[in-house]
Amino acid sequence: MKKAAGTRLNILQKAFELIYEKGYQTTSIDDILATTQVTKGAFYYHFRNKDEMGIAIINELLKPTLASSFIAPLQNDKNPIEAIYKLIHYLLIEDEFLQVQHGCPVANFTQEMASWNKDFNDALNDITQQWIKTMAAAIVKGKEKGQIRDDINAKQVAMFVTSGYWGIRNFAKLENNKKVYLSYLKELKRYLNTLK
Amino acid sequence: MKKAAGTRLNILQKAFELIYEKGYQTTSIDDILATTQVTKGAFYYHFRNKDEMGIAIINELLKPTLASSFIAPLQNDKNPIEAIYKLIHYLLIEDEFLQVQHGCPVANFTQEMASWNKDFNDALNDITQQWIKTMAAAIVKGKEKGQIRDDINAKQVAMFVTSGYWGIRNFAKLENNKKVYLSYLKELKRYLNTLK
DNA sequence: CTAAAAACATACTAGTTAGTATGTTTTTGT
DNA sequence: ACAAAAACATACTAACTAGTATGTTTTTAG
Repeated sequence: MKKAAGTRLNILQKAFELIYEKGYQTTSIDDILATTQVTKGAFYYHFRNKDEMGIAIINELLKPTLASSFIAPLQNDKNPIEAIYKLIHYLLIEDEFLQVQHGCPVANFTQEMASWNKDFNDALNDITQQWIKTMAAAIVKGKEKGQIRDDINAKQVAMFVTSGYWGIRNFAKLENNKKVYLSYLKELKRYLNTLK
Repeated sequence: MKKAAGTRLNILQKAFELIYEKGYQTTSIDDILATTQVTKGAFYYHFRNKDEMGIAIINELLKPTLASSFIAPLQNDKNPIEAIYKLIHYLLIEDEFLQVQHGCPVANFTQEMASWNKDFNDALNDITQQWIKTMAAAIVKGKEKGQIRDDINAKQVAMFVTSGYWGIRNFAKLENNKKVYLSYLKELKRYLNTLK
C-alpha cells in the first residue's frame, strides 16, 4: 500500500494544478487522466466520483498548505501587523506556485462550488475560518501587547484583510500583471498602520 | 425590427440570470432556450456563438447597470467618503437583484473567463476600470475640498475598496448569510474614516 | 508459495454539449 | 400586394462528459 498512495497523490496534485488553471467544472476527468497517465479504472478505484476527488484536493492538499504557508507565519511572529503584511506580501509577490492570472485557489473554488455543493462549501469554509481565526488570534495578542489599539475588532479586521486579499487576486487577473499587487500592498500597509 | 430586439433582450436577460446563478460554463445554451422559450434557430440568429452572447451580456446589460447603480451615486454626492460607504452598503444590503449566495456578477465573470478569453477580459476590464476611475475621481474631489487627507492616493484607495467588495461578496457565499456584510461594513467605515 | 484482496486497465454507455443544415414563417420596404 | 430580407423553427451531428462493467495484473498476508 505504498505505490497506490503515490498514484492517488499524483492524481490529486496534477488535478489540482489543472483545476487551478482551468477551473473545476471545465477540467474533465479525461483531462486529468491524460496528464497523469493514469487510467480510468485507477481513477475510479481511488475516488468514487469527481466531487469526492475535489473534496480530497481541499482536505489533503489545500489544508496542509494552509497550515504551513498561511497559518504558521501568523503564529510565530512577534508583531501581528508586520506578520500580516509580510504574509500577504509573500503570497502575492514571492510565492512561486500562485500565478497572477489564476487567482487564489480557495477563492476560485469558493466562487465555483459554494452554494452548489454542501461538501465543498463545508470544506472551504473550514479552511477559510481557520485562517481568519488564526489572524484574529494574532491581532488579539497584539492588542494585549499594546501593539494594536484596544478598540479594534480582531475578527472584523481579519475578515476585512481576507476579503481584500481574495479581491485583489481576482482583480489582478484582469490586468494580468503583478503591478496591481504593489498598489494594493501600499494601501494595505497604510490600513494596517491605522490599527496601531 | 422591434419584436426581434425583444427576443434578443429576453435572451440576454434570462441568460444573465442563469449565469449569475450557475456560472457561465455550466449554463448551457439548452438551459437558456428552455427558460426563454426561444428556439435554437432564433438564438443562433442573434448570436454567432455562446461567447458572443456572453460579451453582449457584459456590454449591453452589465455596463448600463454599472453606469446607473455604481457610477452615478459616486458622481452626485457631496462627500466621497459617505458616498462610497453608502454605495457599498446599498450593494451589499439593499440591492434586490444581487444575492448573497451568488456573489458579484462581474467578479464571477472575471474569475471564470479572464485569462481564457481576451474579449471577456477586455470587456470586464473596461467596466471595472470605469468604476475605479469614477471612485478615484470622487476621492480627488474630496481631497480638493479638504474632506480627504492630502497624502492619500486616490486610485490606490479605489482599488483597495473594490478588492474588498469583490472579496466580501465571494466570502459571504461560504456562510450564505448577509451577517458577514455587517461586519465588513463596520470595518470599511472605520477604514474610510482614516482617509479624513 | 499461494490465495485473496488491492490496484489498475480497457471497452463501453447514456446523456449532454455547442453548433449546423435546412427548412418555414414573419416582417419590411416599395 | 409582393418580393426580399429578417426572424425564427426543427432535426440533426460530432465531440465530449461522468460514470460503469468487466476484465487483468500486482501486492500483500499467512
